[in-house]
Amino acid sequence: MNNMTTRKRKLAATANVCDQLNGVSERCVHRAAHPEGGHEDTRSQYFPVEDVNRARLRFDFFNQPCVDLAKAFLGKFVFNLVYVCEVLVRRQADGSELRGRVVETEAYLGGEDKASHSAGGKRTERNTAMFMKPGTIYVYPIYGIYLCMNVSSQGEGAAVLLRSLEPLQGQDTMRSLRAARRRVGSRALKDKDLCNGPSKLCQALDVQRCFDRRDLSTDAQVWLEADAGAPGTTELVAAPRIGIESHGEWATKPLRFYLRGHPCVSVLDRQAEGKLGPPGEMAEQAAAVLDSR
DNA sequence: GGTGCGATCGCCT
DNA sequence: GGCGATCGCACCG
Repeated sequence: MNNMTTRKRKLAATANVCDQLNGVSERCVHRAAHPEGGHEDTRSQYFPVEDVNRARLRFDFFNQPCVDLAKAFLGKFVFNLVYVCEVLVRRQADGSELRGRVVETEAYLGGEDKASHSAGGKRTERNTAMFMKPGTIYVYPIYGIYLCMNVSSQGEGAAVLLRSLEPLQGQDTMRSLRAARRRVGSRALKDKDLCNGPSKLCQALDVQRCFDRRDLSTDAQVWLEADAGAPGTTELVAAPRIGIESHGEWATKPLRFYLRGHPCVSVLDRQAEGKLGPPGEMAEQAAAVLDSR
């Protein structure tokens, strides 16, 4: 009886959460149905998600300082009751949608941040999107063959790199998209390996170079949603960013953030996690699921 | 599981 | 002309 009461309270609160985040939006109720009209529920196996409300995130969400936005992408509790995570959505030409929950980000502060493409306030044709309004997508090619996706934040030239997602919907399509670059006959990727890296997530969600400078808060093909009601963890690990070793003191600043214990994080930092003390219940549950696979 | 290496090309100096 | 906010694979233990 007490459980029912708690559940009802949670659902009631959920109905208001998305509006709270956006100041009202196109909230909608949905079923956790298979995107291709199929048969199985492909929602997360790590943090099972029940039917909840979703809302597209608008300018007000993106319009916050870079580090705050990098953390906000990883979700939070609202009213100390309902956990809200952020989900990247990609609508394909056939109308089907791919979804992945953000589990790892990096903050690139611009200006003083020597590891940022916009270090020193340097503005070029490539990095123009970093200087555009918060919520603007910055897609750039790296190593000649890959792409990375960022989202501009508050602050001159500041942006957040999306590093890893937990696949929630359209995993089979993601596998196909990822297979294009892999050797024929190689083993199928596990779900947790579909989006565990900045260029992997671009491949898996078919994020293209032409998405550069688009507005996440209005674009028809790619957007961000708040997904309210998902069980989650607030244990964030803050660690040095990846792949910027040559940038002196900025290489060591803890500007990478990820959900502790989440199996889809690209690179674990045991040292940073050690400083947090023993993991909490949610982080341990996730780690246990991973170990069992 | 961890490590080392080659691929490959746009961007900036 | 040099380098990079990466990835996949071979190899080793």
